[in-house]
Amino acid sequence: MDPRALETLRAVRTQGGVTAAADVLHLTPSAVSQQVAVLARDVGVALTERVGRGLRLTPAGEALADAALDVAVALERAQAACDGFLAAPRGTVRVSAFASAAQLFLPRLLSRVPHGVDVECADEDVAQADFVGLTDRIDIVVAHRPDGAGSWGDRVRVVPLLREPLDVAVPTGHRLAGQETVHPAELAGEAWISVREGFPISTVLAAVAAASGTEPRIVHRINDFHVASSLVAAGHGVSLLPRHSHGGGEGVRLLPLTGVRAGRRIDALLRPDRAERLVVRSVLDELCALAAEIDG
Amino acid sequence: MDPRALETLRAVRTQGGVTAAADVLHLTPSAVSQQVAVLARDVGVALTERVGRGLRLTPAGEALADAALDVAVALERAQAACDGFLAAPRGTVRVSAFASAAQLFLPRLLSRVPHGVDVECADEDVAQADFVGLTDRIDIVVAHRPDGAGSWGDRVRVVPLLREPLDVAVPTGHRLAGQETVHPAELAGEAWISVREGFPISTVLAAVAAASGTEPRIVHRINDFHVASSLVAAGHGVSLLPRHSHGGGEGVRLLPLTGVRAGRRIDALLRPDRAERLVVRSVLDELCALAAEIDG
DNA sequence: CCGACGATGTAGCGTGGCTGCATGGATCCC
DNA sequence: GGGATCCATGCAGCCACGCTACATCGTCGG
Repeated sequence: MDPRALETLRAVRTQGGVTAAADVLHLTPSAVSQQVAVLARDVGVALTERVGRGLRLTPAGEALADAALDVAVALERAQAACDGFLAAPRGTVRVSAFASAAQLFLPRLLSRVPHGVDVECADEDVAQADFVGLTDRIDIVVAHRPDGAGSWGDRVRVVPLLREPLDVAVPTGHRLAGQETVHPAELAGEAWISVREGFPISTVLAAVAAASGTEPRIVHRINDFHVASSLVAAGHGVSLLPRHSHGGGEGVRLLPLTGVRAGRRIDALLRPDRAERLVVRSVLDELCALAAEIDG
Repeated sequence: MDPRALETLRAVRTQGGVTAAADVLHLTPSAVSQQVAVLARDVGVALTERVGRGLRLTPAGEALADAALDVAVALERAQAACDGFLAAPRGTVRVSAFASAAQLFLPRLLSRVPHGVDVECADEDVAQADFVGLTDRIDIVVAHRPDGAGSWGDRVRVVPLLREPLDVAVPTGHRLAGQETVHPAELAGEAWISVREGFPISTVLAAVAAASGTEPRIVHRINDFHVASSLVAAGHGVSLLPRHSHGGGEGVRLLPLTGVRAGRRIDALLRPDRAERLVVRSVLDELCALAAEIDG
């Protein structure tokens, strides 16, 4: 019952395959396959079953993968118990954030981390369903989800950072630009600039449009808010942009929505075992404090 | 952070030394020493310190050993999670009991265990302080302690099996043999047959004697209740014997004590990680049921 | 002061796990 | 429908890690 093999099994589950698991574990697919084979032989139950050209975990495999998480947590706790006797937390922490949050958080986070702690940043913008998978490669994943969307599941630790309202961005010359707020009904017929399918904000737009009673007319799908903002400024449509992290832009006016609650939640996602590491905790604490500052 | 090394560290603590730990782990002292050395190098803190010609754990070592227990528990839970998908629990369980409990429990326990489960019995009669250490070698340790004695510590799981009154054993020709019960005051001046220093019942005798107001006159120290019973029968003294497991004897009469609560508790001691094993649980359940039968 | 005990280094061997490559299915797409 | 592709899995070979055996050093008892 090798913890490394258990970790490998978990990776196979979360990454959805041997090859993908091998990727995050920095191993060859062969090694991964052998590890789960040995594991299955040890416990005497099949842990995986072929499905198509891939595989999935059997119920026993699922149960073992769940238990593997507790093993990993216990091991990290053991490590932390010793690190507590050292002077200060040291080590490197990998942090990722989707583009706009990266701009909002990462520069200020980097200037806050104490000496001896290395923070490796990355901007990872993935579809909603893929944020959790990132936690295998990255210690702290800053992710976002629309208000009221389902949670991230019970296999990751979720630390809420911020709730950010989504405003309607219109060009300064727009017929609505003079208003202080805007109601969904006033937006019927507008040309919308949304994000790619599956990305967090797209469902919010659908909800806003539903409140206006009409199907939204989406003319562009742009993930980068800077680009979207520029397109809005140039009069190519209106868009939903986050109030704090829209990336700023000339020629654009943000109008808070009334009559409908539109916003996104920004959460930090961590694997429970990684969350036990003292270095990770220290960086996470800074991130939370930073979020509190921004919110306040 | 190898779980095997963590287990080794725990063994060094409970067994009180490298050599003793190597013994229960079936390793050479050199291997044990190397494992803790590597572990200490990994975490960057000294885990042990020399004291005399032996060693003891540093505070960090203690903390890590505590955490190691949780790791072991998590690993066994993982194993159990898979075993739950197998038909029935299989494997071998080592059970030990002190002599009189061995006679009381083991024969009936062996005839109760389900097929596929091997129970390896041993009669281990050790001093009170050494019962806990046995759990490193043996899955279920049946131990006893006097009423009101301190607990076994928080590093072992304790399952109470039975409370057994201790009666005064007198020869059938004794002046008190005709009575139904006996009071401590009536026992002043008697010659006592006790057990070796440090063994569970000796403190109870001290308590009984204290109730009679006199120092007990101990003329023999016999651990085996059969031998003690024979000596009583032959008129060489009186003794405190457990009501159910005294081993039977001709020419001896057991008188319940009044005015003082004299008894011993019989507990099953398990390492928390071993307690997670399904086979162990099944045997333990049988043992509890057996104890309930005897008690009732 | 010598003998015994207990922990710790060192050399050498064996085993276990990983890489690289080849194989066997299953799916996609033209 | 058939070739190309992707994915998991066997197999040989190599490397490294951990154990044993033996030697050494320090400490306690007689």
